[in-house]
Amino acid sequence: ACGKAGQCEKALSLLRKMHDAHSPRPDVIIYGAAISACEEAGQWEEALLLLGEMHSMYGLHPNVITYNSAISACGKAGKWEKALSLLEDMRSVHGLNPDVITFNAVISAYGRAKQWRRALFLFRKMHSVYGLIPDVITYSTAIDACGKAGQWEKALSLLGEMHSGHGLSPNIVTYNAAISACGRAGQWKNALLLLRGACSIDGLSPDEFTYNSAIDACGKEGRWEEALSLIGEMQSVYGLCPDVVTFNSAIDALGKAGQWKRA
RNA sequence: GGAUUAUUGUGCG
Repeated sequence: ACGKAGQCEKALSLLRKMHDAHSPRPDVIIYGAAISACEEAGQWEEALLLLGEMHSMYGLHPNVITYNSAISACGKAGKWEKALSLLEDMRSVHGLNPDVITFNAVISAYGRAKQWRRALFLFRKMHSVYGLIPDVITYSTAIDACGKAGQWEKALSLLGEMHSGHGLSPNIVTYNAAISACGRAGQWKNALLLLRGACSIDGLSPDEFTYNSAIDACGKEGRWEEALSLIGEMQSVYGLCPDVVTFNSAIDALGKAGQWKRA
């Protein structure tokens, strides 16, 4: 609870109180929760300390979930090398089998660090070497990793792969990542095609992220008329509320087009 | 029964 509320310090001080002799002994789940709390606060070093401490102080063995949390903590802090070495440790040191969530977390770590080649390599390897089937989160994460690195064509081909595969359909987050990938690369027309495709091909309802990403895609290219029209549409067709992000992108569009009065 | 993974803007750090 402390972690989700951004109160990493409170979580850690509760854990320290459990070191008292008359307190109940912390278990593997308590440590998992504490490591997650570090993750939200960017405290990857603390997360790694806890991973060691649970064994040295209490003889607790980290499990796959504990490792996944620690990997995610490192990934969110931009430490992809640490994330990768945890993936190796969990196998070689603890004999644990990484699961789909483990790989998703490492791919996400690569994405944040703009390591798209590594992200795609691991994406393939999790299937070919570990026999794990990528899920919709794996695809969304990999698409986002490509998008963050400017690789919009790679992102779109992953989305296409989902459609040609079997039993795995993109959800709105997958599309949002793809739209954002196009937007970052100046591909505003493709971003709009994806927005339409999400509805017409996959029957998905766009959310605020979808529209904000599409509006920003237009904004980056100065397409202010399209941007303003999308703001109207998100309200009238889907009942979505433009927020501060929406307006920032629209103002950006107007500014780039020299429309300072409208801005 | 309780802990883990994905998506949007600007600026600053």
